[in-house]
Amino acid sequence: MSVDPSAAFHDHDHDACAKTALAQAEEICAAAGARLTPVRRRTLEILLSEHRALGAYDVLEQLAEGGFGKQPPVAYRALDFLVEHGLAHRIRRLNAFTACTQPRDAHAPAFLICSECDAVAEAPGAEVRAALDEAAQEIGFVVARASVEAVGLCPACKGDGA
Amino acid sequence: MSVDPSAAFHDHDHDACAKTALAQAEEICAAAGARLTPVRRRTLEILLSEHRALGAYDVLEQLAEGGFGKQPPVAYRALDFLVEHGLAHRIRRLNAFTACTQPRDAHAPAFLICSECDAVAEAPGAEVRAALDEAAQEIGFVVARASVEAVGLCPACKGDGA
DNA sequence: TCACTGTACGTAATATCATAACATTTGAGA
DNA sequence: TCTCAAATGTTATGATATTACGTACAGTGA
Repeated sequence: MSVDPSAAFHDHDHDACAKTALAQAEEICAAAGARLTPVRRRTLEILLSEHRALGAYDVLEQLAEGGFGKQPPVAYRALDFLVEHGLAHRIRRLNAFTACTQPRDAHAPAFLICSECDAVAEAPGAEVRAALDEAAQEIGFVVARASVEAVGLCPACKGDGA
Repeated sequence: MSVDPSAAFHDHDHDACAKTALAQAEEICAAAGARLTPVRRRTLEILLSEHRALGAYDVLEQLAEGGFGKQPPVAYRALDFLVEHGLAHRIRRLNAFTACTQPRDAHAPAFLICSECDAVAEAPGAEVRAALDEAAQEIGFVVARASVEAVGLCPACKGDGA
């Protein structure tokens, strides 16, 4: 299951894209013996509804509209669960979260954040990670987890992606 | 002027290391027509006093001890100034700031954060950045600014750096 | 010298993001 | 059914960051 990493930046059948991701999430949770409960599922749906990063409080608000709890921990717990299971990512630069567009692929994503339209895409980051590992190794540092986040212009916003 | 990027992770003449950085900062500001005022200078000294990232409120506290203002904007403004002029970096993963160990070199630093001792080193990130640019280019994204941050173990903490 | 101007600094108030602690509910298995 | 652990909910608070506004001060030109 390989997804076009630039989907976030151009028109696509987003309903299908979200539906696929949800179905994958079900499978992944089942395989891991984890429970994709209603709040968690709904949280993922909310994230999937846009290729943007949403703040925890944005998510919370939408959860509350759906009858779930109104307090921050409700959102943070669900988001933490999703991140833990690789179904979402935390974008530190934005203090926000985004659905993972290629769950199950063990991946080292590099996030590309468009400063114009706020879209966030997950680029394949294997090469980046390899370069990072090498740079670290040269000074004897062992990388456990890395976050690579770039701000710039997406194809559409820089004008040649239409 | 090339500095051992792993200095953060082992013993070195830290006084000299900080003094050099301050002297460079003076020059850089002079060249840019920017004013390294007392608060800004003191803020840089505070950051330079350790190879760790300090939170804005930590910095603020130390500034206040030195007779400067006690309100958050005092620290944030000075820190923003330093970041803008390449004299410090913001570590998003830690919501914190660290002095730049190689100002003036136009560099694309990759930050290595030791999860044991909290030291932060700036590894040369040119290769990493190149890999990122390439990955981005493949989907038509143009990177303006990137942050590469890794958490892991420094040589000393993983046991072979003593 | 003096008014003007822009930058920097100080403070109050508030917005935004995140977690600790504890009570209650739910669901799977003994 | 009973029990335990996981999940959910709430209150309260902590940590990080910004807006808005007033004051001081250095440099410039009349």
